[in-house]
Amino acid sequence: MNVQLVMENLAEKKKAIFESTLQLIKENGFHGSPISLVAKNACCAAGTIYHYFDSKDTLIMELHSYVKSRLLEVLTNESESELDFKEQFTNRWVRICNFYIENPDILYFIEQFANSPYKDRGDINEEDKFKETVIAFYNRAMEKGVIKEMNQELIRTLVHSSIVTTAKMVLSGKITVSEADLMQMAGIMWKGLLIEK
Amino acid sequence: MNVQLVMENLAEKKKAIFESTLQLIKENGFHGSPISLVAKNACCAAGTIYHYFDSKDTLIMELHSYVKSRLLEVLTNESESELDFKEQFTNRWVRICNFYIENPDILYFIEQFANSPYKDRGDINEEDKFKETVIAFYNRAMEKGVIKEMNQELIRTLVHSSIVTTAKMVLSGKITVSEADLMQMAGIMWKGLLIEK
Amino acid sequence: MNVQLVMENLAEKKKAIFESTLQLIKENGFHGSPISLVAKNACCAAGTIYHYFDSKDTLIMELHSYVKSRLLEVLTNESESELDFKEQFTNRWVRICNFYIENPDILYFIEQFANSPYKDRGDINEEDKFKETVIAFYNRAMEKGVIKEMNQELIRTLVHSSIVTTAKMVLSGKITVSEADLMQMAGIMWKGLLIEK
Amino acid sequence: MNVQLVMENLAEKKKAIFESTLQLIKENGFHGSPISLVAKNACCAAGTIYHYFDSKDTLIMELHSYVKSRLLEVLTNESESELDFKEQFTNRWVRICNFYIENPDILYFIEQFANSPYKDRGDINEEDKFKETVIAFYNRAMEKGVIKEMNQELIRTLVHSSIVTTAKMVLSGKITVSEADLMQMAGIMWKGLLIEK
DNA sequence: AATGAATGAGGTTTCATTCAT
DNA sequence: CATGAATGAAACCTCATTCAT
Repeated sequence: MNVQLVMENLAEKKKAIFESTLQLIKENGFHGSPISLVAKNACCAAGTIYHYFDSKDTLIMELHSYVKSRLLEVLTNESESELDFKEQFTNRWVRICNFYIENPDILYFIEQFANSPYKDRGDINEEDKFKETVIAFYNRAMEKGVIKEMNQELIRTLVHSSIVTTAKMVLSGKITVSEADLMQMAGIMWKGLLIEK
Repeated sequence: MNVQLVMENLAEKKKAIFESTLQLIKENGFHGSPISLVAKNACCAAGTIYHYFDSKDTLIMELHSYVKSRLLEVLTNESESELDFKEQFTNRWVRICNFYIENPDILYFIEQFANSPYKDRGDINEEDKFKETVIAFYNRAMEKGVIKEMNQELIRTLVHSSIVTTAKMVLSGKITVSEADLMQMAGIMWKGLLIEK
Repeated sequence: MNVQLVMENLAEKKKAIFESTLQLIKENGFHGSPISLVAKNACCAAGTIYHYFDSKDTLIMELHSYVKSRLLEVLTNESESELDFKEQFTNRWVRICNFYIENPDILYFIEQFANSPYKDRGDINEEDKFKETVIAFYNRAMEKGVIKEMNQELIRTLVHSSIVTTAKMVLSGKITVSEADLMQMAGIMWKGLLIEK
Repeated sequence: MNVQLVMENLAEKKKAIFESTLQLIKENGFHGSPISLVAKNACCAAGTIYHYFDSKDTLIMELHSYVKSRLLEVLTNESESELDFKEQFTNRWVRICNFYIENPDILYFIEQFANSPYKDRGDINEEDKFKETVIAFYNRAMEKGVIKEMNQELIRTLVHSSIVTTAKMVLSGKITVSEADLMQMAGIMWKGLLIEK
């Protein structure tokens, strides 16, 4: 077996553990997701998890990074770099929202993580490409005078809330939305950010 | 000691346990809030807590009801029943936001609770006066043709997100707001709900 | 309230506690009979029980004495002192058996007590009139050459087993017995004790 | 280590826990046998016990099955299948009695178990080979017209009582018995079951 | 690398007992 | 006398983690 394959298998195993964890956390929360269950759900032994992660905390933190990297993939789309701000914003809003709808495990993990003491335990210097990418977008839009001067964190959180709320509504079956509906919702959010003229 | 006083003392103890729990959950999350700590923090023995609550779960659920009832007090304000929709909305938005800013324990508890398996464990038939009051308001506004026809849950969640996000920003020190700023934010949210003419 | 009445009330309370304890022990065993439940079942406060008994152990030991004294009452019957051994034996056997059938709580308490560490905790010098009465009977019968010379303890236990077993069968509904059947069973036991000629 | 050995070690551990439990229950009753003591006595950690048993109740119930299976071994003796009823009965009575005398832990456990709420907690459909074997014997004897038609449960309990009582007497030192004495006692019991001619 | 039995600290909960009222 | 809130030791049980295989 060559190095490449080993690496892939390793990645496979890690991914299985990640998916197992996501699923359990969605269903039972951090509380109800002991390593023993994570292991069983990932078809491996508890000890195996400690080959890949130093501790349960490490597992959670790395899972968070993994989830963020997947979100970054969804966010990024080279082909659209030439679009105007509104179209980029709308496309991104819809893509992330659809991603959450298709990956509810990730949505609930992100939400639980953000409201847990884990969120403050991360390496303070750890870069967050997702966050940086979003901030860069708003910075450019502000510099160009397209959107209001507002606190970055505030905008990001409000916009993200709108995505999360929409995805949760869809997942709970309380509303059904077409692609056009999502575009429209994104449009409303964008309008809120625009400089009023 | 008469009955009234006994009742008050009883309430006092329960309240002390509630406050202790809120504080610990804010600091350490559900995880990091064992009964032993809750007890020490409330200046009582662990066993005492089981005098008032059947289990830790019950404590959390009753704490949630307690918090909701305090929020309801903040929401309700008889004197303003004659104001127009916008003023009522704005006043309520600001009052709740200020309440969260002054009671961060409650803010963080509400958020953690909403993103935990606890939220689905409540009595399905338990009434939620807070929710009902808010829904009644939007219903009236829709009937009068003041705001758009939208899914109730969606509006409520989005508006609540905006309050929570703002309060968190203030608490984290990332922004400082005057009363006027809050009024303005509430105004922006209201504008988003209006029927466009 | 005169002294007599006070004494009676005191006795009443103690008796209520005894009955409550018997009932709970029958249903849940020693395990499942905490003082709090005993109190509730006896319509008094937990603290009250400690006015009458030094400790839970004391309660159990005194309950045992109480039960033994009630058994003694059943055993003793002055009017029959002139009967022959067989008739006395048979009458007593049947009376005790009927008593157990009518007081299952007591039957199960006696049985559980006898198979618990409590049985060795009693005051070693405490007299047991019930036991003494039974032994006296067998002694007289042996002296008269009516029954075999056997270990007292052995006879007593075997005869008591036969009573308990019969009562349990009746209580479980596995058999139904007439008074005559009981007389017959007692007769069989007596035959086993007789000197074979 | 091969599978066979692993299985044996597993059995070893479970057996050690069983023996530890039996010993403690004999000395202190169910009450005085907390898991912590059972563990210490079995030279393992408390947690280990929960590796093998779901709960303390499960441990007790499985211990009961284990004890019953050991009794079944003692009861069963292929070589004697050709003996007549009386000899089979006598041999079995003596074997079980000797087993209790040599294994007082088991005797006291059986007795305490039978007089505890545990006895009603077992799986209702769980087979009890010991019981079945005994019943089969009495059935055959009844069919052949050797012993009286009596309630099965009644016979079984009375005979078992006689064994238990005898074993307890011996263990308490109140009587000493030779093998011949035991044979004689068994014979007396058998005589009681015979159809009188 | 993978396993899963074993550990034991620590969590939730129970309950005999006390004591101020 | 009676109460029942309060106590805290100790029970049961969980689970992150280790380690021999």
